[in-house]
Amino acid sequence: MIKSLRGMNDILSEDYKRFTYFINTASDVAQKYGFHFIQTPLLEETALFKRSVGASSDIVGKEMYQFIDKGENDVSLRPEGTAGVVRAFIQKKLDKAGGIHRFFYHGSMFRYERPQKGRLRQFHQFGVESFGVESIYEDANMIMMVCDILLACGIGYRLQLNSLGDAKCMPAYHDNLVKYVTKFKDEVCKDCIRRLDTNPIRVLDCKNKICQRIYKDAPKLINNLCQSCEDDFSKLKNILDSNNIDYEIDTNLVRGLDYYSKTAFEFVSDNIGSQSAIAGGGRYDKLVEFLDGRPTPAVGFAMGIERLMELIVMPESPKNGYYIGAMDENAVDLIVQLSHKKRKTHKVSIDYKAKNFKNHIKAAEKVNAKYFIIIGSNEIQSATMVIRNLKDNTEKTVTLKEF
RNA sequence: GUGGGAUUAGCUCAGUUGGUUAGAGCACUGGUUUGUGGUGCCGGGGGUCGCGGGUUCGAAUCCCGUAUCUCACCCCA
Repeated sequence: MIKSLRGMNDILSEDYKRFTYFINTASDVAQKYGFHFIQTPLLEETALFKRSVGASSDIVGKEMYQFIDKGENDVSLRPEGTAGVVRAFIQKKLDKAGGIHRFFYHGSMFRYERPQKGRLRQFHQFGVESFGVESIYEDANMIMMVCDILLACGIGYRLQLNSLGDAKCMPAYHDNLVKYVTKFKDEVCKDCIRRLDTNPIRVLDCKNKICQRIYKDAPKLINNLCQSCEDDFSKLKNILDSNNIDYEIDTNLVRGLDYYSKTAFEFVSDNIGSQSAIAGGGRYDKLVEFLDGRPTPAVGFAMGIERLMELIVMPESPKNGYYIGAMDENAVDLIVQLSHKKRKTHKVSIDYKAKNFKNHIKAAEKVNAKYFIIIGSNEIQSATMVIRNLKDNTEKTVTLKEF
């Protein structure tokens, strides 16, 4: 038997219902915030991801589905959504057009990782990107949007917040931290030594107990912000406070992608295992110019749909449509005709086999039909039928022609 | 990429120290007076015990390999 590739799942039945329910709910919220749908290709030049996500990140370093196509182009399946949207933004010259551009997207992402619960090789994200707004209010707007989406889906969460600083304060802090950790390089773990090269800030949330003791006294980024970052961060907290949004400051919160600066946030759930981040995002003011666009402030987030799936509280699906059953064989042709006519406007379930009343009722309950009709010799003779409303148990008689 | 645990019917799981024809619940399907309400009752189909080797008179059971899932690490949505 040929099976799907490792970490690549089929989505059907109940899962598909939840999946589309989430996309519809999130899209609806995004539109209320004034965002517009954008679709970008699944395949892009590898260079796009190397330059945006950052060559140092694991995603680009070892997790991309990368290959040379028949035209000798170095291409990769997208591992995340922001890079493609920024590329499209620049390619359509919206950076030069000026003004504010707000987009949302959803679709498949690909990372060649070891699968586990909440971590797949092909997975789906819903994301939002806002271009041209420097104001910290837009950062708050992003967070409020995630809250609204999660609320609409009945999902509980904790919000973690940090500031990563900008080009003014981040490099200096970066150096300080490296110097501090280097002093203890004989005591910290192997992973942390490696992180010093790749992403030093990551050492701060190392799970190793010895490392944690050392880092307790390490310099904190949040205490080393420049004035404008500091101002924005406290303003952001004020905005969230006044909108009744709870958050925790997590000075160890680091985004894995190189393009983030200033605001970083992550929504986590305690109910889905170790892959607990259900949404993450932040500001990336430098990315547009890194990708050869005109400098444009930007902020965005992405949500991992598979991680949200089991948390979504679905509304009860109401009884819907008709069930038409045949009591004897020679009524089958008639119910096929009736269903063909009615399906122009309604959902209709039928069975091609004649059954007794009880079995038809069972079948009607199973497909969650609202109306129930039985056709047998009586109906054919009288050219009328009884439509029973299974919800409120009322009946009415109509002629076959009227139906 | 590293280390642990798991894999038996469509699903959730039993299966004793290796020993007849591998079970249950749910689901599916048929019947239960072919005309008014689901829960009842009686049947039925469905398994190369993940896959491939090995040990043994005999393997779902023990050993090795492999695939997938899962947990932790790593990383991230």
